[in-house]
Amino acid sequence: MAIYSKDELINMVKGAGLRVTDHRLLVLEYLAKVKQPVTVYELVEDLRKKENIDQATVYRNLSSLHEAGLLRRLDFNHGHAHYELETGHASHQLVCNNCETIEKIEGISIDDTVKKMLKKSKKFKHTTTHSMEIYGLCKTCA
Amino acid sequence: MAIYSKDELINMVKGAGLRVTDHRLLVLEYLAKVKQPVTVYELVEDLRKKENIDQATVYRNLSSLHEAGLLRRLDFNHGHAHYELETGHASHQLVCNNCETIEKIEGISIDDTVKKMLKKSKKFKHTTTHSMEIYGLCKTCA
DNA sequence: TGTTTATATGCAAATAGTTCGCACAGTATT
DNA sequence: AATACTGTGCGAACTATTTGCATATAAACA
Repeated sequence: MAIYSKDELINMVKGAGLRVTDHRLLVLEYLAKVKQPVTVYELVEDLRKKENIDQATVYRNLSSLHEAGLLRRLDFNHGHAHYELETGHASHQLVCNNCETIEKIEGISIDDTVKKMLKKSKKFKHTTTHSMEIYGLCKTCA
Repeated sequence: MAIYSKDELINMVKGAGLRVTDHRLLVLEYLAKVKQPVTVYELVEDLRKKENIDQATVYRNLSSLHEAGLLRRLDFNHGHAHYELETGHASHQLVCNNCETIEKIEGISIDDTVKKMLKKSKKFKHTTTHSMEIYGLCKTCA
């Protein structure tokens, strides 16, 4: 079900030079299962149903994993960050300007567009990974 | 220099059903001049050099103008919002994952990509305007 | 033009998301 | 098993943003 097995996740953490702790794995496993960008709030609430884990710990793990390149951090102008597993593929989503609806769209490549942008850029030479957020109004709000 | 004249801005405010106030125009004029996404902090600091305007007023005007569709609100994962004038054209920028560098890239169209995304979407039928943020590391941080 | 009504503003206080300091616990290294 | 360094919980701090309330101003109307 999840994109990665527990062993794979452990190796990813080790490979990133981070310690393997229960809490860190909980966060990673959760994100490997949901496959969607989730808010820190959702993450904390859900993890707390089963395990005893502090908010600060979740935040710190999200930061360390993000810095290590294992997570992607997304912001949809909703006032709180979203995180998802860094898969190597770009992440593209439609975001509602009115409510908090987001929809992740798979199977779209904008590599050519990114190349064009880099060609025009003065401050950037390459991009690591990329994500694209397209804003509009969802069917309910339209 | 600015994209719109003062009169044009006034008409835009009226057309949006909002009252024309000095403070509201100050905010709009500022954004019409800079042509780049700016933080609320920069806006407040700069406006205060010449006029007496409260932070809360700036926030409230940014909100009302954004709701009216005259402004675009952008977030680059830096913990504070950026605003720019809504031009009708899409806004695309490269964003550094490490520092606060952003670079607006002009002359790129992703209309076809957006169409493709909408075709795959279940929750969205159309998008109003769109913006794209591509994350990477700027030359300095790379 | 003067009056009325709804919206804007300033100020201070509240809120929300996130970060930090510190003491303690757990992981990895030798 | 001993050591050193990193992670964790708790509470407090911080930063961006929002809100309540009294006053001021803009637009609508007489």
